[in-house]
Amino acid sequence: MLTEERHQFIRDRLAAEGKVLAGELASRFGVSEDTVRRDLRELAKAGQLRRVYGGAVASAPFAASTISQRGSHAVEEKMRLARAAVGVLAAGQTLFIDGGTTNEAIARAIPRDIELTVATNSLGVASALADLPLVELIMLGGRYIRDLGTCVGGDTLAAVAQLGADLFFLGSCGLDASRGVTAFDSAEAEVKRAMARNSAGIVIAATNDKLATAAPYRVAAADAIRHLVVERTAPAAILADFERQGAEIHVA
Amino acid sequence: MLTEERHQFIRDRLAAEGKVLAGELASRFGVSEDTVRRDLRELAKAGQLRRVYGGAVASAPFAASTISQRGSHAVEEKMRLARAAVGVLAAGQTLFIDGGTTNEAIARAIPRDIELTVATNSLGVASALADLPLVELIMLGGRYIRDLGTCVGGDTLAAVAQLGADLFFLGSCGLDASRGVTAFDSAEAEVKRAMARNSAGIVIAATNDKLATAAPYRVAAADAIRHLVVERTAPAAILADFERQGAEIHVA
DNA sequence: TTTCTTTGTGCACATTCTTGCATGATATGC
DNA sequence: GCATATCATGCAAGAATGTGCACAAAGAAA
Repeated sequence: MLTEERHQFIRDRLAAEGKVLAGELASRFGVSEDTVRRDLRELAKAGQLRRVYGGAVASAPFAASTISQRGSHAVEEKMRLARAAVGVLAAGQTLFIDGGTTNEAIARAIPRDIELTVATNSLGVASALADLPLVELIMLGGRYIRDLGTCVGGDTLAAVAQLGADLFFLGSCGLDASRGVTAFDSAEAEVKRAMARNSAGIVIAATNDKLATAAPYRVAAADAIRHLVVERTAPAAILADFERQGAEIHVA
Repeated sequence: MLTEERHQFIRDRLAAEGKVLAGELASRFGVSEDTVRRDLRELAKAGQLRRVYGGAVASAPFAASTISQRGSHAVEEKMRLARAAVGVLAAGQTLFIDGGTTNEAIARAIPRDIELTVATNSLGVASALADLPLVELIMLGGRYIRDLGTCVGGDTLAAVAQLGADLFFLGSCGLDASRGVTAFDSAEAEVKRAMARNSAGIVIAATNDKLATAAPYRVAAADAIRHLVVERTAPAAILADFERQGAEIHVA
C-alpha cells in the first residue's frame, strides 16, 4: 500500500467522520502505529488535519461543519461496536455478512492484513471490502432491495446454499432473549435463515435500541447466538438473559 | 512492446485506478523495473502523473478519493460518452451492464425517471444504480475480482444464463473491426460472452484509445455490435469499418 | 554488406526512502 | 500519584530509486 494511499484514506475518513484513531488506522492499513503517526505528522504539517491525543481531527475550518453533519452519535457508537466485533475474527475464517449499517461499519473496520473469505449480499459491505487485498470476496447476487441495501430472492438463497461459513455477522432488526432474532421483511428473513443454517456461529452487534425488541419474522433462536457485541450502556439484565443461553458478551 | 504503448497503458491505468505500482507494471509489461521507472520519470516530467515511492498516482488536480469515482482527465470524456450512450435506452427495457469505468459513467448517467431492469456484475455499476427508484436492479453474484471490479466465475455465468436482456452494455478492453471485441482476462471474457449470448443487442461506448486495439480473449464479433458510441474525434475510417458491419454510430 | 549512430533495455552499485522496534518522554484516567 | 496509553526520537534493515555502463536492435551512411 502506497504512502499516498494511506494519506488519501485518512483525508477521506476525516472528511466523512471528522476524526481518525491512530490504532484503528494502523490495523486497517496493516502497518505499525508508528507509521500511522508519521503519516498524521506529515498531514498535520501540511495543515490537512489537527493532531490530538489518540489520533487526529479535521483541521479547524472544516471541523465544525463536518463533525456536526456526519459524526452523529449513532455513527460513533456503531464504529465502537464494529471495532469490538472484529475482535472475534481469526485469520483464515470464512464469513457471511449480511446488510445493515452496523454490518457496514464492521466491514469498514476489518483490518487490511487479515486473510478472510467473505460472502455478502450487501452492496455496502461489498464496497467496503472491495479494496482489502487479503479478503476473498464473494458477492451473493439476486434481486436488489433498495430499502435493505441487500440482495434477496431465490438466486441469493441458492448462492448461500453452496457455501459454508465459520461465522455469520447477522444484522438484526429485533433482538429479544425469548423471541430470538427477528426481521421486518419476509424475503430478508429467509436469506438470514439460510446464512444462519450454513454457519458454525452467529455474531450480532446490536445498539441498545435493538435490544429487547422484536419484528414479525423469526430468523434464529436466541441460543444460536455465539457472540453478542453491545454498547457499554446496555442493560445488564438483558445481557444476562442472552448469556444464560450461551452467548459470549463483548462490551464495546 | 513499444515505449509509447507502455506510456499509454500507464495513462489509462492511472485514469481508471488513480495509481500504479512500479513492480506490478514491470511484470505486466515483461520489462525490468528500471524501464518502468524511466517511463514514470518521463510521464512525470510531462506532468501526466505524480511519482510516489512505490509507483505513481494521478497528478495533483485529481488527487482523488475513492477508487471507483474518479477517472482523472478522461472523466470528462467518459461522461460525454455516457450521456450519449443513455440515449439508446427506452423505458421498460432490460439491460446487462458489465464492468469498467465507462460503464460506471453510463450507469451514473441514467436518468432518475426511466423504468428499467438492470442486471450487472459490477459493484461500481450496482452502487451507481442502487438509489434509482425506478430501476429494478439484479446483482449478478460470484467471485469478486479486485482488478476488474466485477464478479466472475461459475455462479456469475449461471445467473446470467437465467436472464435475457434487450441490450448489453459491453465494457470493451479492445475493439477492432476485424478482430471484434476482446478482453484481457479469460474469466472476464467468459462472462461477457454469456451476456452477449443472452442479449438482443450490444452497445459499446469506447474512448479513442480503445479503437483499433485488441486483447487476447475474443468476446464478440464486430458485426454483433448494434450501437457504437464514440468520441467526436474518433477516426472516420475506423468508424466506417464498424458501420459497414451493421453498427449504428453515435457521436458523443 | 559493413560500419556507425541512435535508441532502448538490463544490470550493478551507491543512495535515498520507508518502516518497525527500542527507548525515554509525555499525556490521560482513576 | 500511579498505572496505562500515546507519542517523539534514534537506529537498523529492507525496499525503492538514481546513475553509470554495457549490450542489443534498428536505422543511416559508407
